[in-house]
Amino acid sequence: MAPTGTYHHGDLRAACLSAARELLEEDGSAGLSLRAVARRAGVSATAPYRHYADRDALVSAVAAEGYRELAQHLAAAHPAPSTPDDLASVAVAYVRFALDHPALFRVMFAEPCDPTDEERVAATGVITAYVRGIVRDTFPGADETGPLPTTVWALVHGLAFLHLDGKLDASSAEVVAARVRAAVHALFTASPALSSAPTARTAAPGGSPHG
Amino acid sequence: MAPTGTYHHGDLRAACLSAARELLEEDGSAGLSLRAVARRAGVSATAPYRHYADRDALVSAVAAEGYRELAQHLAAAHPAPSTPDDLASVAVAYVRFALDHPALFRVMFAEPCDPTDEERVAATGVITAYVRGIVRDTFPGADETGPLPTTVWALVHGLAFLHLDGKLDASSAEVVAARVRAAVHALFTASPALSSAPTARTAAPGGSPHG
DNA sequence: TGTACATCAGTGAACGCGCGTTCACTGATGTAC
DNA sequence: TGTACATCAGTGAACGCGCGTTCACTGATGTAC
Repeated sequence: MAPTGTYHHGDLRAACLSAARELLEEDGSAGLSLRAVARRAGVSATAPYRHYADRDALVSAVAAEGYRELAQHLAAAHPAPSTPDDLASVAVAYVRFALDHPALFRVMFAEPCDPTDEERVAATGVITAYVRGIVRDTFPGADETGPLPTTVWALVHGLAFLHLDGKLDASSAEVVAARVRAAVHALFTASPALSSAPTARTAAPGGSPHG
Repeated sequence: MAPTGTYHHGDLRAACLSAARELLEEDGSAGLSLRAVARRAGVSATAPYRHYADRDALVSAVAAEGYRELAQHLAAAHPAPSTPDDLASVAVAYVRFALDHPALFRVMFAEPCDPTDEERVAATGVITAYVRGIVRDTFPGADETGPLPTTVWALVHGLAFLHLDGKLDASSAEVVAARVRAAVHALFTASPALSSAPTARTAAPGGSPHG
């Protein structure tokens, strides 16, 4: 996590990883080149090849790290979610992670990854299982194999990307959080007969898209 | 739409656009360079500059075209949706569009675009208004400014991207459609007390993620 | 403790590549009389 | 109808760039005796 000192003759593998993370936050996905990583790590252009087979391997390692951090971030939002409110908190954490690490989030989700990269596949699986677990705990009676886990994940994931890509206004963290909470609650209260949502009517709607 | 004949001394602007579209479908976003477009259009590398100020202008034009086509595609799925089933059909069309034009879809949504590009901003606005309109017609009594339109859009958008990025199995169009329908219906039937969703229990759940 | 040697992380020059963009140009199209 | 000219779409050479990757290398670290 820290871009700390042990460069040069320390742990170049980790140094590359944090250099990559920095470049990602600064220049977006476009800036993530092996040469730039090497430069940032203060090392010759070819040194990273000692630790990563090629550019893809580095990118996969970054993505895997991102998945691990996302999982931690979600867990930190609520250790054992069991109500719609808890679930909404986790959803807010998910969207916030995306907005706080936009380029990383894109790397994690852009493109089906090489399915032979075990580390990355495993990291994705953790997220899937985690979401399923939350939904199970939040709906003790629900069919765990039913559409609900997918629905919840898709909703939250969609909110993340719409904010990330400027289709929903993300300039205020509070407004974003309120919108996410409202959407999650809407998931449990929507009905054709209803003329307004009974709970958590805190959020503003759409908001300044600019495609 | 057609990569048809009038190249060379015809309408190079349009020729560039369809060349770009072809490259996108073949090589993904990575293949979308001005030089490649020129090559594909059978024209010198600098000819496109007669019609596009720079690479970004071309990309924006492609994205705007994509938005227009998406809007048409949705309208074709159902002219005047007014029930959850209708809405589900439109949702399926949305996800299908993404899966049929993956690179185009990514170009449309990747990155907040230059807000000064009027064509693109307008095209995005059309989608937003369209979604809001559908939700209004589907829930005549609902608060049109409430969280529901955003919730629906985010759910569908999330489903599109999770399939696109290989987090949900997209190898069968039927399974995808069933999953999307189930998710949309879940939106209207989910409840903590429920032990199974009463309608449209057609779909399989998650499905082989590979991050 | 001291020497001989193997290991292996990092070097630096070099490769070929495609890119965006500039510039002065050419040659066809179309208008004015 | 025919000539003179302006317009402007497309040319092609050239620029400088950063990229991924290869290769033979050097020089420090660590082990065996």
